[in-house]
Amino acid sequence: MEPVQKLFFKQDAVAVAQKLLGKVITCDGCSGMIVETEAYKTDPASHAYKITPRSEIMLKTYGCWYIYFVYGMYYCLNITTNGLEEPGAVLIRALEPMEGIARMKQRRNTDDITNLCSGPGKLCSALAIDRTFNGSTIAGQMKLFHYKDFPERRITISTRIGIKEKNPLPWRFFLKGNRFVSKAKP
DNA sequence: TGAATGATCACG
DNA sequence: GTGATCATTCAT
Repeated sequence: MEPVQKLFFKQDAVAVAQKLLGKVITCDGCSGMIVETEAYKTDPASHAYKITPRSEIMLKTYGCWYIYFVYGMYYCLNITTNGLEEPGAVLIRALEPMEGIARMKQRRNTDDITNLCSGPGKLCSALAIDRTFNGSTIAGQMKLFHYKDFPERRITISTRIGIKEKNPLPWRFFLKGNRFVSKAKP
């Protein structure tokens, strides 16, 4: 598998979100194919709507892992995009597990492989991703590779999950019919 | 439907 | 300092 180049992320977050489907993340001996993403730019629901110490990485970098702690118990994994052009990031919402499944099952305390990485908090737990990776590049310990390319007809576009926005943006992308995608609320 | 659980941020 | 909020998950 070919590593994804950092320059790939110097473009619009929405475009990156769609193109990330089918790429593979490797970390700590485990790997999985990205099957669900969401884009965040400078819209009101984005951390980059107002730049703070936490979100500054979205303004200053691209091609870097952005990991934050939510709800007192979970981590979310993002990759920064575009940098100074327009701050943005793509949230990785679900993976199709590939390697290291036994370890993921252990960390997630389940035998159901569709329950290992089918949510942003779940996949961080499965791959042992925490704040120590925040700010590192995609060429560091946690890496990103080209694997498959999916045509538009294999992709579903919907609004983002778990955030409240007045005018919901169609910035969520997932593989049509894939069983490892997170369960969307109705 | 609501509890768990703590970092982050706005306010002053 | 204090209080509200939170890009979630799980059990009830």
